Amino acid sequence: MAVFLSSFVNKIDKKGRVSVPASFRAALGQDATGIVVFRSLQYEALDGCSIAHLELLSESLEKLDLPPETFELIETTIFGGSVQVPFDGEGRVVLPSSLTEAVGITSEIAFVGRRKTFQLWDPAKLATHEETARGQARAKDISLSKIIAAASGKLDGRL
Amino acid sequence: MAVFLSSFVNKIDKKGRVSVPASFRAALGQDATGIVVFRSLQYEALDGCSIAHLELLSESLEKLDLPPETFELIETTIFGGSVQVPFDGEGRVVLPSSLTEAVGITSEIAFVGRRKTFQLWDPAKLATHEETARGQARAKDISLSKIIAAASGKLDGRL
DNA sequence: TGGTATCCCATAAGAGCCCATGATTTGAAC
DNA sequence: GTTCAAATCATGGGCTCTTATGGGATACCA
Repeated sequence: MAVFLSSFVNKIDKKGRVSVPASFRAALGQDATGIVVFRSLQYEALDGCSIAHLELLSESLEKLDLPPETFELIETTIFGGSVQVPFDGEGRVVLPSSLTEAVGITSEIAFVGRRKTFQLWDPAKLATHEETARGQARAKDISLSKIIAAASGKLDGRL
Repeated sequence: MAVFLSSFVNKIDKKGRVSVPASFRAALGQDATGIVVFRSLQYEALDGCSIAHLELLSESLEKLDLPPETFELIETTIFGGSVQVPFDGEGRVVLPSSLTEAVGITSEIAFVGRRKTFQLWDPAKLATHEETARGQARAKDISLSKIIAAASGKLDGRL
């Protein structure tokens, strides 16, 4: 199972190619021929993962007893909207401009590891998003020490 | 479980390397290949911990019934913003300049042990922060003798 | 036929690895 | 308590390899 950690910012070149960070390619494994990318449902970003992970997700979802409308929404947004993009020989991909334009990616891409998946952002939008999230966390009085306390069973597991 | 105590100030060299204090590396254990670093939510500093601790935290939080927005804020700020940095052969790390610049770290780093985690500060900002904290502790009438009393069950565990 | 995808190659920067040295700490001997 | 040697730690530098970046040629497709 691929685990994506840390964040990287890489350039998009004149041919529309961008290097997938070496540690992400390592996480994907030597057999990986590419990645899967689709619009994020929550953010102005793309979500990415390994091909195998999307297939596993698909199988898992079929076993759930989801309402048909919910299943149909997932089918349309994630599976219908996903694009499989192959690596070139140097570990680069060319992302469809329909996806990158939709989320404001122009000349650089921020790869944000989210363990099982990763996100792709325009770096400026990511910075704004992170500052907003930090402000919201502070407003909710979330701190690292409280997170650790909650994880340890203190605070009745609440935050 | 790593326990980080004391504070140290080390230099950043021309190649951007800084020695992780030997006692912190000892706390991390011989198997440790690096550390994890992310922006502090509360302070103009970075938070750091062992890779294992962050993974444990992640697993623990998934088991809690946190409100989805709270979970997502934590996911974005701490997990999404964390960077795994490896040790070199001499116990040094190279911190991403995106993190060090965000908190004003330039030529020296103060490592501040916080038992399960540690903080990374620009030394001048740390000095200011500590003075502020001392003033606040005095205003709350906190003293070492009262801390010891509270820890011993006196004062009904209150401070 | 033009545009683009694919494949191949080259290069610079920096990450990673290895080694050395001076400063500081620690412990033993007196 | 002092001195000295050994061990440890922080600091510095050099070399090699990997990675990200850039470009050209060819094949394919609309």
